Amino acid sequence: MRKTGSDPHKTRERILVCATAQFAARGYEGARVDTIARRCGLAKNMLYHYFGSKEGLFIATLERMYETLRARQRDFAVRGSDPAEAMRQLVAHTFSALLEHSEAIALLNNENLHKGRHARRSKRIRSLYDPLVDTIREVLRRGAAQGIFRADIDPVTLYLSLSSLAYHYISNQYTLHAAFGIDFTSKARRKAWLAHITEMILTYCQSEAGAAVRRATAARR
Amino acid sequence: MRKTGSDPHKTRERILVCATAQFAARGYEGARVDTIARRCGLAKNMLYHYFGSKEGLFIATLERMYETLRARQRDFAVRGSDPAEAMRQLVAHTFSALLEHSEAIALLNNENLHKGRHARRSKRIRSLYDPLVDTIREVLRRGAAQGIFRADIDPVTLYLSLSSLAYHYISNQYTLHAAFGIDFTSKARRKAWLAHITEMILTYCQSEAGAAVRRATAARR
DNA sequence: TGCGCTATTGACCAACTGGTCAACCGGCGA
DNA sequence: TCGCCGGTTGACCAGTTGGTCAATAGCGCA
Repeated sequence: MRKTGSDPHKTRERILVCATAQFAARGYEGARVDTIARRCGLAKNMLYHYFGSKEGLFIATLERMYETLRARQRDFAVRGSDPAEAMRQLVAHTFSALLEHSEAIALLNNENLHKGRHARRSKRIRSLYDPLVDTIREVLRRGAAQGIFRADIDPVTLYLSLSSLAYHYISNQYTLHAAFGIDFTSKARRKAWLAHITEMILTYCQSEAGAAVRRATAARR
Repeated sequence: MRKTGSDPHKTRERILVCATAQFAARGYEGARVDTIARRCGLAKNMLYHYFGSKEGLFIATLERMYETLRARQRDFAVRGSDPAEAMRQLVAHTFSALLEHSEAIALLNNENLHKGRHARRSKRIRSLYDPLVDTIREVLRRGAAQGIFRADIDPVTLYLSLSSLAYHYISNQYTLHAAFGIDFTSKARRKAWLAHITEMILTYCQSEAGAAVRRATAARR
């Protein structure tokens, strides 16, 4: 330590926390480097000292977010061996993780606006999802073995379905509020939505393979 | 017309088109007024003449987008009286509408980043969704009457499920690409996803009311 | 004919933005 | 003891940004 009470690691950390808040609240273009510096009580130069540029800081923020989510997922272990219960836990876990880390949603949306320019560079991202998909694959396998799940479900497709249903509810809550006049932040609403998407996912997993398609084809005639 | 070849209405229209492209590509904060002006070959003052401010232009852009989507929906009429087929058409129509108007997704995400600050003011938005929900309600009613759909489905909830599944695939394609290495723009992928979400929605509509829940509860014991 | 109204423009501005420079400060190894 | 080196800072800058002013140019009404 150079100056009394100074701690490089803590300083870096503080910058990252403030930057996450700013980038999530205002987007990459909307966030101001000066504002971030002021918020964490440091001279602007510190941000450049540690991260090189605004873009460098943004990328560091993104990677930190991915790590946070990954840590959150590591906490999750499917307890018991009942596949339906495991699937239910998985949906609940995904939903509450996104709910608790809404800043991640903001950052992800921002990345998609810029066509994933920054995310493409980072190799950590892929390793974030792999264990989750493995977990899903395993749960699906057990369910199929027990004869309660259909056997032809692709784990990535199921993950996409599940995260779509959880993510969109949170991500688009403001425009949906404007459209339907519904308060999506209320506890009752959230609980109801979680119950609904859980039922949807389970119903799909437990349906006969191709049953709906066959019925649909029959109905078309 | 004042100057030869000048047409106020066309000018306004041209500004709106360029502004939509810019705001969708770079977000509200990222879009530059000068750039929009240059793109449509006008002096910057014209934007202020017609829309007052950057924010005014953005709001006009948003409302135009809502109108475009509404017009797109008006085109959609459920043909025939088979509820399953109608539902299938509804899913396909929603998916392709979002696919064809990806600029709407960008604008909506931007609005949600800003907590719906602009959308809240506009009263046109609500009227956009109402007819669609009415259509869904009617399809669900017919399906229930024919005994092929469960009778306890809330039309708004179903719409949210359906749009989540369609929207997220498009909205998050870049970060998902970074995560899974999958090309979400390929025709085959899109077709497969549409088939998948159609099956999910139909399976849900055709499932016994509460069946999955009952099975789940039983499994928990 | 001439006047007002509106579409349209070039020039301009104050505030701000990301980024840089040179210097200071103080613990630590020689 | 002393000089090095990394954390830290205030002052500063050039380019950009949203926004404004005053002026021009024609059309249509009186």
